[in-house]
Amino acid sequence: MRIVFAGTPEFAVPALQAIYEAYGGGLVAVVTQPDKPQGRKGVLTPPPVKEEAVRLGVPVLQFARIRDNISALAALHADLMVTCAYGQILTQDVLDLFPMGVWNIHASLLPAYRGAAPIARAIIGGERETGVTIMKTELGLDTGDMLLAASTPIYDSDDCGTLEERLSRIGAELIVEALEKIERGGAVLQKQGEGFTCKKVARTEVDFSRTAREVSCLIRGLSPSPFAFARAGGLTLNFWFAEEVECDADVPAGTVVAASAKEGLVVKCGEGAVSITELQPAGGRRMTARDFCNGRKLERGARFDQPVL
RNA sequence: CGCGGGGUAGAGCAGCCAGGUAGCUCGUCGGGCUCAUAACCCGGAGGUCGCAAGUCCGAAUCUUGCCCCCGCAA
Repeated sequence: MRIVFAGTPEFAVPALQAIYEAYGGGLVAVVTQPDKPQGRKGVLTPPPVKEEAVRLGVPVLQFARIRDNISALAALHADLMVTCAYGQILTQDVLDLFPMGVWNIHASLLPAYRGAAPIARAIIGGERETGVTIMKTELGLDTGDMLLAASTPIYDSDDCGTLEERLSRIGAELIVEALEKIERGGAVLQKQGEGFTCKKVARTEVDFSRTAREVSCLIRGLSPSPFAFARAGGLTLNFWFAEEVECDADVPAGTVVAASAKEGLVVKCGEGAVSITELQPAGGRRMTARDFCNGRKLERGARFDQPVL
């Protein structure tokens, strides 16, 4: 079986490795997004999947638009393609190139959280469980028939980074299992029910008038990027992690009810409060609440600005 | 030339504008209090102030060059 793997970010790397391990030379090419300028310096940086493919010695193809490169793909004479956070919409022309189909690894329990940023969205949505689904790719966005799925709990100790890492490993195991079924010909597909599509996430200012859980989920869902942030005392803070805590203080939401090395940084919410355990001031490095409070940039009683909605 | 913040004990910061004894919170070490403690009290150690040159009687502080870190935006 000749396989093409299409993926781009870190999330897709374990799947690439797993397929390589299982099929070796059967993995005939890796398609990934072009190198892009990164950071302040604008340094041209290859996507993680490219780096791994190069390391494995698998040929890499980088198309500005995959739909404009049908002949290059056809020349691979592949039987099947696996996609995993590739980052480009496939056209029917592309799908038709693979007799054994195009299969997608999606980081949610479909039909929930179709589309972009399913991991972050699941956390922000307060879900207690999510997972990975292997589905047949069709033209609709993540609407294809499902082959396999596996779930995992979302813990209060999870942020988007930890959950993504766990899901990527689950996805890697699942795709190998799926490929075995497909190869054997015993693949039984299941139609998706009524679901919903989520949008990609953006840097978001925290509205502390929401409940402590909503605030905590927002912060964790947007960490380690693009972050939930808030402003107070002329500072802009990116929040890396927060947990819900009890709070009976009768103060307005957004008020700092504790800011000390021993108590941490606690902010009153519409209901309850959150303890910001890790954060990053603009211009500074990521630090613990303890370190931040030692610098005394915020005192108890300070107030976070209300986001302009 | 995209905009901006920063580099001062192990950590996080103040001091710089108006040059003149190195400060704060925490950690750490030692002692004390206590049934006990991450609590409290007392005491100590620990810093070429990013690097280099310049101005000056004197530079963390002013001038110039360089290195490094980071936020926003792309």
